[in-house]
Amino acid sequence: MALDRAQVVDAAWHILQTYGLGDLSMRRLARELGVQPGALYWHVANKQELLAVLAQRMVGPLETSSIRPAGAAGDDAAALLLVARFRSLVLAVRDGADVVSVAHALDPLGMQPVPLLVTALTSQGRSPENAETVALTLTRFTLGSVTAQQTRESMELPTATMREEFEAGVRAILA
Amino acid sequence: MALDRAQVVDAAWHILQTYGLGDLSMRRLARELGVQPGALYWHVANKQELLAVLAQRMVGPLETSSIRPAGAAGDDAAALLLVARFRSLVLAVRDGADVVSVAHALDPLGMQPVPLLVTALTSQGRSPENAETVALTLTRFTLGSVTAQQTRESMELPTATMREEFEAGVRAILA
DNA sequence: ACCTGAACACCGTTCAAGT
DNA sequence: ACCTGAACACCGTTCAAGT
Repeated sequence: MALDRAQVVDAAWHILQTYGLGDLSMRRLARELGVQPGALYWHVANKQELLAVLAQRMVGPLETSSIRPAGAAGDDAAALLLVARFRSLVLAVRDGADVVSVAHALDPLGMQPVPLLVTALTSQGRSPENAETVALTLTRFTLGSVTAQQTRESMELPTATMREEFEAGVRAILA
Repeated sequence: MALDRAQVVDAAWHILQTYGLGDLSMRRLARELGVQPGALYWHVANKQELLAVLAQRMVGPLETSSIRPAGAAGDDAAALLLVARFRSLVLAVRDGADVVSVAHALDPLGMQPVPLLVTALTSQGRSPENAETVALTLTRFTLGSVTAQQTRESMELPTATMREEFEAGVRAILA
């Protein structure tokens, strides 16, 4: 019953969701799994690789259940829905924006929600160039917004207006 | 010739610019100043306060030299210039976006460039509500973009397209 | 008023050696 | 193949005691 990679990732996921990035250390993770810190390095290359896997897990749900809203041509409802779901998924994990921001930076056009947004926007009649611009803009704005919100949450400051500010921003970008 | 707060901040500023946030530790800072780590806590409350001061220093130049471009009414040239200068200032300091993002989260409407943008946008005929939305959207998009770029720079990955992506995003938001 | 010395409770990563 | 033990080079913060 030796440790395997899935157990390491699952335990890391649990710590991240429950206690946040500040508590997700390799030493804490090892303690939780009942092994020495060095043992983890048999299963993952380093902490950065582990965080990349967690980022993938956060945005994974976007790829399934792509309920295409039957909107009129020229209607950006699909993109609007995608970016709202992306925000929800990242917001639901403590310090999620920090983790996903690194993954996005490493692979801007490959990491979700960018490719799904590009597809949604081109099928609505936008040029590939414009779709890519808007997809990157929406993604980076969303990460900037959620970073701000989660920073405030970690300090127990109010965030009541931030959802509306996000939605108004998305409308401005898609306008 | 006792140490004072200005010397602490200046030394921190130097380390941040030269080596980045990963090297800006209280212990490293103390070593550079030739004191014990505990001595710093006479001059600053904690590391977070120090980073807030550094964020202010980064965006400080925005407030002077507000060369108002004599554009036609309805022209967003002033906002465009402001956000471009904001990006340059943050981009010029290693990990600048991480530091400024926290300061923005703590005081979204008070931290620059937001108040300057609101002024520029309202004087161009936008409503206060719309000006605030656009100012926050531009600021959070810029922080998201620079975070991505500086993450790539720290890993020595190419960033050739990122300036154009930023400018296209700004145009989409102001459109 | 300002700083040292020393401690407390931690980090990520490596690697010889064990099983 | 997988893990331990032990080390290396670090963290932020506190606080009695010194000057």
